[in-house]
Amino acid sequence: MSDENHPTFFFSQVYALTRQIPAGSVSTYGDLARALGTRDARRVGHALHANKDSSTPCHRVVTQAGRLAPNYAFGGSLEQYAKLKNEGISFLDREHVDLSQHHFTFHP
DNA sequence: CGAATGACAATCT
DNA sequence: TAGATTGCCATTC
Repeated sequence: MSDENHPTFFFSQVYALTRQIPAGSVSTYGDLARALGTRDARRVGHALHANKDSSTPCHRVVTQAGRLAPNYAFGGSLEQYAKLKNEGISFLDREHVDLSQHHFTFHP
């Protein structure tokens, strides 16, 4: 009602949803964007990159193709790979997670 | 302050 | 099927 018009509000929602992804599952930029009522996955991506602090499990967010972020902010995609694997995520290769096993969505 | 770019994805042709 | 276009806007130059 008051802050929802503020641009950073959307930003905060991205972090909130990202934290709601259960361990052992991953989600995509597009799903988050659509969960917030928009198609602009770019904002979701920028939101996560803006979060230089490890406050958010941004490693659980990948592209629709299951590809890890090419410019992952903290430690690079190697960190993202390590964290995901630590949570039980299966990988097709070092840059692609197995969405067929772990694709979590906010839009049932 | 204006233009260009970007952790993307859906839709159209 | 693959390629090009559009949507959307925050951050950076």
